[in-house]
Amino acid sequence: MAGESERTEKMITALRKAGIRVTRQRIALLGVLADADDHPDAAELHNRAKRVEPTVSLATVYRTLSALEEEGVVHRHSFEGGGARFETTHEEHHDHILDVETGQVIEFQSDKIEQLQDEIARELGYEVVHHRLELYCRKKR
Amino acid sequence: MAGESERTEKMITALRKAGIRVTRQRIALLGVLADADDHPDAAELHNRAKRVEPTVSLATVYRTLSALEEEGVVHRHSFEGGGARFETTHEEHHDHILDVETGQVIEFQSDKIEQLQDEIARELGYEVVHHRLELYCRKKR
DNA sequence: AATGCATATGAGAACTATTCACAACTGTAA
DNA sequence: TTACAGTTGTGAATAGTTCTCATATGCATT
Repeated sequence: MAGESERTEKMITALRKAGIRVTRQRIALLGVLADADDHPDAAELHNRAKRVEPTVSLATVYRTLSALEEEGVVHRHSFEGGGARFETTHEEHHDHILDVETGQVIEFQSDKIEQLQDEIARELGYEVVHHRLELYCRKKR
Repeated sequence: MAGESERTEKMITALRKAGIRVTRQRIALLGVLADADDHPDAAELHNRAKRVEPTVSLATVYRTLSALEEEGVVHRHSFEGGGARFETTHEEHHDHILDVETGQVIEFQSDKIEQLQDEIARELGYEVVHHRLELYCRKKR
């Protein structure tokens, strides 16, 4: 229990509260997740975690990510092309712009769009459980 | 060349113009696509097409769908859970509501949301190439 | 510190959706 | 009718993810 970041501590607490055991492998993955400010996929998280704790297997990465997702600590995104990518849940909800040339991911947030979505659903007799909004973009020159 | 629907004829013309051969298997698939008003996946399209032309293979279904997609005749969607689902391109662009309980797909269209998307992208120095907007909803009671 | 046991682990098999390779077949233009 | 490039079905290959199972380990209880 040495120098875990505050963010990591928070995740550990979340796990313990959910009755999920805090193992070496999970601590490694949590640290890596807390440090990531991109949106890495499972293989990339596995690589990063192995540097901290060489015994983590890819299966454990997937298992832990699924558990964290269920606890609401992590979000899973399935952007076009390639596999799922992950990010730690942070305060405000947001959607994503994907640079189709570089693959870069940019976050944005629009209350107006969210409102319009709710309105549209309501008019059709539905309520929005969750949504997915991705803008595949090219840099303007 | 007997009773193909108008819609199917249109697709056949599109194929011929693109130099893509019009085979028995493709005619079967085109007919099935023209008739579908749901959003079937490749396996389902394969099943339906086999009733018309038993020799169609799943590989040909995928190959033809990709060709049609390239010609802009068909759209491919990757909704949450399960594989890609397809629909024939019709006049106006639209997005989708997915009933999380029944799996039903409902189409909707909002100029306002489209506009806001463009605005957001523009402010960040991007232009939208294409987007994906899906509302996962539950029926209100 | 030692114990007990439910949970987690790594390795590799299994699964799902999709694409590929290849030899045989077939539209289509001449 | 011919000729050949495009298309076919089959089965193997791929990619991403989940599962199985025997072993290992966190942690609540002593």
